[in-house]
Amino acid sequence: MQPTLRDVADKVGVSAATVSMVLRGRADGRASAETQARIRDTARELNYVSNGHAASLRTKKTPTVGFISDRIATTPHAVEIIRAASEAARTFEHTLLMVNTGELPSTELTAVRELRRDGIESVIYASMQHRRVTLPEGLPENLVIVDGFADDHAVPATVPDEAGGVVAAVHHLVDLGHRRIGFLNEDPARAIAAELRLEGYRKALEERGIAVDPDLIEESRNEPGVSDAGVAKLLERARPTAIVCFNDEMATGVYREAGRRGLSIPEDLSVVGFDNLELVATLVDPPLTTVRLPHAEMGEWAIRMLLDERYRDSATTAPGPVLQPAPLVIRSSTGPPGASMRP
Amino acid sequence: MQPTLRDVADKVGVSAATVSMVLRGRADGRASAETQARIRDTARELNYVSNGHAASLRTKKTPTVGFISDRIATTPHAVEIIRAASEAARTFEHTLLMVNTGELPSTELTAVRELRRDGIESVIYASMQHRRVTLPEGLPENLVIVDGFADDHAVPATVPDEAGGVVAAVHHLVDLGHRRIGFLNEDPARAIAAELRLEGYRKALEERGIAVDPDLIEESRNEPGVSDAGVAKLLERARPTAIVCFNDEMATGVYREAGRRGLSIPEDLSVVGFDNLELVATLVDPPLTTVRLPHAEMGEWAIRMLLDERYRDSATTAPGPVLQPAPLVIRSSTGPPGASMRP
DNA sequence: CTGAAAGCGCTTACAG
DNA sequence: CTGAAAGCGCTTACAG
Repeated sequence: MQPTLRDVADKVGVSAATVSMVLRGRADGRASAETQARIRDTARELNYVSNGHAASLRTKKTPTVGFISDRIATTPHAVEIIRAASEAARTFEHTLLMVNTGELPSTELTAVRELRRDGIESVIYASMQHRRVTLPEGLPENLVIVDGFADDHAVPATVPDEAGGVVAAVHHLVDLGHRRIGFLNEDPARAIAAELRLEGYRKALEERGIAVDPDLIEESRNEPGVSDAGVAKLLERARPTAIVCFNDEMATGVYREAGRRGLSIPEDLSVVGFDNLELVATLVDPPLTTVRLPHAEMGEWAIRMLLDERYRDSATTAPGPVLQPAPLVIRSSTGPPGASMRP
Repeated sequence: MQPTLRDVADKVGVSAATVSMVLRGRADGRASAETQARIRDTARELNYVSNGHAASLRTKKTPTVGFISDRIATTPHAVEIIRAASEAARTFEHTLLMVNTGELPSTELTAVRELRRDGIESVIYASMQHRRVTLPEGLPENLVIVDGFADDHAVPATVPDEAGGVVAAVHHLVDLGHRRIGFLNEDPARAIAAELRLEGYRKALEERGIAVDPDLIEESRNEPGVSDAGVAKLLERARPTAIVCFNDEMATGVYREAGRRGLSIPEDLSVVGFDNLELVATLVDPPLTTVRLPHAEMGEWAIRMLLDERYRDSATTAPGPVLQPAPLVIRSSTGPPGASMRP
């Protein structure tokens, strides 16, 4: 049997009230320093742990944050969100209760019921992909969206700065001397990120005074292991010296096509990915320069918004989701253009 | 304010006891079918959800399984364990409380306290890698280890059938006609799996009546993006027609080295990986034949052992961890030997 | 300053 | 068959 507050109180010879206050550090006037020490010692000695259910029942609070995700928790990409969020939660002495919905409305309902059953009042709704999110009914007030945003923008949300990531990539290439920089995109109809990243591409070129050549923008089907018409077209028609890709998988497609044509990377062609999937980016040859998605930053932001009042209050009131910087990770797939032609 | 049992009882005009029994399906003799229906309707109407803390406090049970992991939850490889475990848990109307310890003894202690605080009586201890595990003190009796085993084998545990996976791979290659099959291993001192997989390699060859040639066994440093002496040596000295690798990353190293030497896969060299990292295995060209780690199966096994008494009782009492089959996933990196020499 | 008491919302053994 | 009562282990407002 687990020892209870009473057990500690009896052993020390004080009331349960006193033990409770002392152990929770709210013993303002209560108990001499000496008694306090004895209480703490006895608790340790008996290996006492407060019963969370009793405490929560009484206070109607629970130190846990709900983490609802469509599929995120089961998606390797975004595991960092979880890691960062649970670490941040620990800072506030909170715990993460994870519920996966698999995007099924029925499981969304059970998820909400589970949270209500446990009296959870703070919830992170995490999407596995930057997208417009339709929240299930019945979620608590203290709510935050990660890697997505609500239809009506009524819920605080954070997303990666997709455009900014591409801007960094393009500037990097321009600074290396590139002028003909291709952009290999996902179908913008299929991903909000595609639209935003393309915007970043345009903006970055304009900022550097380079005209946008439509021939340099191509879409890829992004199917692994399959030769890709988009890449071929881009390479043949527009003859870029560098290509920025919508994601790392596409970048491997470019590697493959470059190999077929006898182009070496980065001597004949610089390549930049997006996502920084470690497994892919460090495994390809040469290792891939790519934009890192700020998963950890988003997870930490979410917890602070939920649990740190001062942080929440000081948070920007600008409309729309908070942008988290997506930094460029420079590896070896980018270099000065035409390097192989030099001696 | 959330409605309570009393609210439902008052509205229907019965006692809280009756409502409780009816809602939990334990209304043996209690209440006519009609009253039962009215109770259920009213509960729905009021959007009543039972207070889990009150219930747990009273019954001293909680429908949640603790999931402690050294780092697993934050490791893309093994996310499947979690997905499968939480789905299986849902079947038993249980929820998963995940705690990451980061392998720090101090956080292991807090983890155990958290579980005790919540009155959790069933725990999965998940390792991120097949290994001998030292369990923290104070874990509950109903305990199970995934992808590892206890020092003294006193706790039920499950691990992948590492040897069996390699046996399947080697048999597949022999059946294709290969006789000179190389094995590129991790340092056995660094991973239990390495030892077991090597055993599988030897066993499979013997089963097919092929002598084990020590020249065909090599160790790789397994550093991504780096040319690898082990691979080169294996290729030069032993001239295998096929290579089985300790993992998928190493397989990409073989791809790279093969490319340098002008060997095509699978025509000149068949390659088999291990782990089935989808991202890697489907992205390389040609897509990689590899052995799948039974993460989902292990996660499900864990939950059934913990929550399904009949399953537990019928479980084998053989010593050592339960082996989960690691099936071969055949893609395009394996084929008959010498295919490129044929017309 | 400290203890006794009430009460959070359930479940269950028991009395009627 | 059903309701009233007790009690799970806390926390807190209150009386002394």
